[in-house]
Amino acid sequence: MVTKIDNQKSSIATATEKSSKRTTIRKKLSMKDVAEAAGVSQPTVSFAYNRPGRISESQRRHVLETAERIGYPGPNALGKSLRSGKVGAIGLMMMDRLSLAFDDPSMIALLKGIGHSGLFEETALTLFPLNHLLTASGLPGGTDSLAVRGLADGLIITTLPNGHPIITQVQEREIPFVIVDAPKIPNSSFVGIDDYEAARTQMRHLLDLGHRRIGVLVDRLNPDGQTGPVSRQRFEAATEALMSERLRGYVEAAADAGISYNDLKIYEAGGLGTTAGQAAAFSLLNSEKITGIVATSDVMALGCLRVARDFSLNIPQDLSVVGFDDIPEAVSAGLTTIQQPMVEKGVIAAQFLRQIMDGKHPSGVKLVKIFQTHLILRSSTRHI
Amino acid sequence: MVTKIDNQKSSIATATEKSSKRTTIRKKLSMKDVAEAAGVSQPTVSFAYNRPGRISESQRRHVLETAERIGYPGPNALGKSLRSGKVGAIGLMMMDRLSLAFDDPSMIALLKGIGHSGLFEETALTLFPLNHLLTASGLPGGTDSLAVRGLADGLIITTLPNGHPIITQVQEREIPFVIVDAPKIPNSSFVGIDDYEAARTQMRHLLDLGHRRIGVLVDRLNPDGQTGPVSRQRFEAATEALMSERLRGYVEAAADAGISYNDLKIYEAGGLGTTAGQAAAFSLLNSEKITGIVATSDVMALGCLRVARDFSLNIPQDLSVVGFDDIPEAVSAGLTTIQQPMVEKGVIAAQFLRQIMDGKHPSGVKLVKIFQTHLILRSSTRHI
DNA sequence: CTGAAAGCGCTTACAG
DNA sequence: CTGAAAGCGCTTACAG
Repeated sequence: MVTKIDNQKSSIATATEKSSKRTTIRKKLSMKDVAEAAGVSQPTVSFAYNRPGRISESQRRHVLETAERIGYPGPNALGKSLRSGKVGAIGLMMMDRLSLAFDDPSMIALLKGIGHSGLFEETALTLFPLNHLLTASGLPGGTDSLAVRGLADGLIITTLPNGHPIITQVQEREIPFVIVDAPKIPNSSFVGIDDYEAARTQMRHLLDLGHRRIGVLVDRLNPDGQTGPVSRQRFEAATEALMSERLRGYVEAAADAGISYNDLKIYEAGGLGTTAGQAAAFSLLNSEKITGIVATSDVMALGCLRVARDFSLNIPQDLSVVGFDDIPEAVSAGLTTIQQPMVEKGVIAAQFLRQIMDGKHPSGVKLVKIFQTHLILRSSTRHI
Repeated sequence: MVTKIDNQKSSIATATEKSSKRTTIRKKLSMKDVAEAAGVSQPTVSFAYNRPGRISESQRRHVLETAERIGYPGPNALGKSLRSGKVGAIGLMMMDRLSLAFDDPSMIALLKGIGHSGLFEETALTLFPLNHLLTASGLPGGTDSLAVRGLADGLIITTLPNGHPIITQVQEREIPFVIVDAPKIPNSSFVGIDDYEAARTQMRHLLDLGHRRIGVLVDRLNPDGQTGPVSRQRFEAATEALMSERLRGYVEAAADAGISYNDLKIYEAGGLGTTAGQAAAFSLLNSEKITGIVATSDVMALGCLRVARDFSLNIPQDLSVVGFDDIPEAVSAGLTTIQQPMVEKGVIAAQFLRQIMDGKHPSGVKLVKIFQTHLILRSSTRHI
């Protein structure tokens, strides 16, 4: 039987009778089966795998050969974990759905860093996306995560909103963890930057260039999907620590230059993607007369450059734009931006986690690393 | 106590006495503890979570409230899995170490696709890197993977070398799986392209433009780390199915034009990274008089463009280069290349896996999707 | 060095 | 609708 399932070269084919029969009969092998086949006790099989010194070398070889012969793939990780408390996997916990995680250059860079650390080469890495539904209490939900249910020996947690209940659960479970960027929790190991200061620098750059009518593009202040102009109330109630810190930097730097909150035109994109960024940039440019824009991410800033072209605005003659992150695309786009070491954050987070998991520090000691950031001048900003 | 751990703003700080004491005393909570606190049996607690209809609504609420009150985070995934056989996670199994996976644009695109499918939003996604050590038998090792030990309910397997023993183990364990790109295994669900035909097209393009002295840059034919010119013997013994298929396409297309194997200058980079690619391009350009290069990936091709600049070669006047993949950077680099739908591969792989895991197909039925590829003409190739 | 028992935290039959 | 028992596959004490 061959059934077309679409109009390209695609088909459903039936396997041979033989192979499907074979798989139906076989049962899942356990240490008990190996023990039986080798004529030893089940714990002896366990020792053959995990305690080479505990049994004689000949016995050990006999057991392992028997295991190979009958097709036993080695100790089941679940049984092992349940008893020993260790899984052999670490987790990365993030707010967004899986579908967005890999569109976010920061997330990719973080993953790269964890990989480059070389500390978890033998370890599986599990991605735990949290849903961002709001609970009745107004706080984000998503407490129902496998991450706190024994599926990871340690966690790297990144950009969760303030007050997310999962953090408490992780702490209660005593799962070793390191937070990257947000939220900032007292007495937790943490890797990040000074978002407030970096944002001040970003805003000050435009102010120093003489800009006074400035727009602000912010990714997201709260995972409720809201978009549009940001009221002072919404700003103050923001749960996304990272973005709210940056926004605070903009607002205070502007205030120092005599520009009030309402004079800043602050627009929230409601998401991290290019699409959301472009929509917000469109609203901003469409409704406000501005000469400069600061964005809380390069993705937003690059979306803004694209929209500016649609408005026939020349960059930087008609509009100056400053980004945040310095992702690879920022270079070719000539974007002036704040550089932060995203890959290195991953490396250090992995190192911290490794140290904590290895019990190198008393439980009360927390590791903290704050990276420096730099303003990178390119061609998207100029004197007004 | 505050100890500097480096010369930036980094420190180790001690948590409050109170919090460290609290955590030392508390024990890990299980259903037994909830049952005790709620005055019900342990299975009743289980039913409260998993079988809402099995107990009365008031009982259920009482149990869940008690659980929340004492800080129980919900059923432990390990105990649950051990009994039920389901984990709640799918796995992505790949050959390379974690450190390389996120440097590979194809891998990122595949992950994006899995995410974009929207089918595993509630599921954890575990990355299982396999080590690429060779065993005594000359076959790649890395059989000691958690992937076959119960840590994933289903697997997406990508670009493993032919004959990798883990595939047999996955089949023996009857873990649902879909293979992306390689290896091609009889009767397995598969998502890929026709690598042989795509490579023929790539080579034919240079031939049609009049090139006769052609170099070939191949990522890796065998995970043994070897680099340099590729003998016919090594070509024929290649275990990396993807690359060997492409190479076969080059060799046969060249033969059709009267160019022998030895007239082609074939260089193996030994890895997937930019560094390996640049080194191979350097050797190739340094030792051979050629007018055109085909590469088995855009990463190789882009590395080649960079090296060509160091040799003061103008592209395409002095050298034509054709890539493979059409990664985002290929666009800005003006690279002529073979386009393949990498994100879509991930989407379809996820769909296939979901269907297989849901038992929508009898076990003998395999799903297959072969995507079409296209030659994209840009500015890196021209008539000789 | 080896074996038999206990138990990790659950769910699934099996009785009531 | 509810409870008590069995067992998923292991490792870790505890005896010999």
